[in-house]
Amino acid sequence: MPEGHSVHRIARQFDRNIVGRPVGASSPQGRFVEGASVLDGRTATAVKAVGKQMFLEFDDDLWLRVHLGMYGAWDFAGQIFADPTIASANGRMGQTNQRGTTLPPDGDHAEGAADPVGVDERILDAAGENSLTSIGAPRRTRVHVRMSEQTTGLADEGEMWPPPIVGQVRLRLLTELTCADLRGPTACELQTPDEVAATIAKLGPDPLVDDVAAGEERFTSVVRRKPTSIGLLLMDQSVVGGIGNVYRAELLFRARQNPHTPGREVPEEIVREIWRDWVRLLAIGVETGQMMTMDDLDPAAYRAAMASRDDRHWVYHRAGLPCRICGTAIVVEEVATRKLYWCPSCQA
DNA sequence: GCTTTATGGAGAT
DNA sequence: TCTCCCTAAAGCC
Repeated sequence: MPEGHSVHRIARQFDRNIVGRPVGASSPQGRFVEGASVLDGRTATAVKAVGKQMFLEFDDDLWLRVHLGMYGAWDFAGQIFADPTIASANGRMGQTNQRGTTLPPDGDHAEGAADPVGVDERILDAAGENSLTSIGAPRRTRVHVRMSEQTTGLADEGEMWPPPIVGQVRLRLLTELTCADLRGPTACELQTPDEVAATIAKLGPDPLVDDVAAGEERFTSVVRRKPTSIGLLLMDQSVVGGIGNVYRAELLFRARQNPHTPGREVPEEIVREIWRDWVRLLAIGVETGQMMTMDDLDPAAYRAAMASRDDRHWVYHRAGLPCRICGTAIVVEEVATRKLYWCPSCQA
């Protein structure tokens, strides 16, 4: 379930590995056969991420719009040219676990020490150990999909090309060196430039797309006008792009705001502070590939929190656990079919 | 083995 | 506010 940071990271992967190359397109699952046949053989010319959506441009003003929804994911395999501006080379982007194997070049096997936290986007080697490629300069990393049962014995470590289809692959994009498999998207469709523009026009500001100061004004003026609760507004993609359920909960805790306060009753300075905090958290998320929301915690407490894979936030997914600040039990409630976590004391 | 859950959103009512 | 769609991993017998 990717929030905005993942989508920007995925776009970077496309930029480095797919854009500028002719691609073979197919829909092994069969649900995007027509679209894939239109794309097949064309060259990807540009990629753009806005909020939680990604747009991949092909020859002749043809665009592919992908929204991963709650459990969509891209799997990369083959020769992956890592983004030098982001930490760790990834295979699987989008969901929590990684189904790939990374063979770092020249035996340069950087260990998890490169990343103090344990990871959202984790690379598991064949033995099940965690390994991360190092942060830094562009490099080629070979990634391949773990052999499924049906292919075991047919191929050894990474010899199979193209990689075997595993699971429900809506769309496979294949260049000479790289394979990108799309599973479970909530949206995967072709668009004209006008349609792309219309889709983007409906989205609220994204700090990585729009001017940050202008975004702050837009966000603030909308929030300050609405009777809708701030908790709902932060999840509304027409108000601000890219925030999902995790960042929503964490941003509100960090601002010590009650999620139920109507937007127009949240003090303007607090609204601005929430936007600026989103700008900061998004940048960290894109850089690290993790939803790091406790960057302001002291180092010892931070390390302790990060040691647990499933308990590394202030309030998200911590129902019943003591608030890290005041000890009050974190509550969870169902709001608009999504779970809302907050501290009734700190965010009174 | 079966059930539950998930970082989302569209469309009907 | 409800229902539905998308898929795989985690949780629970």
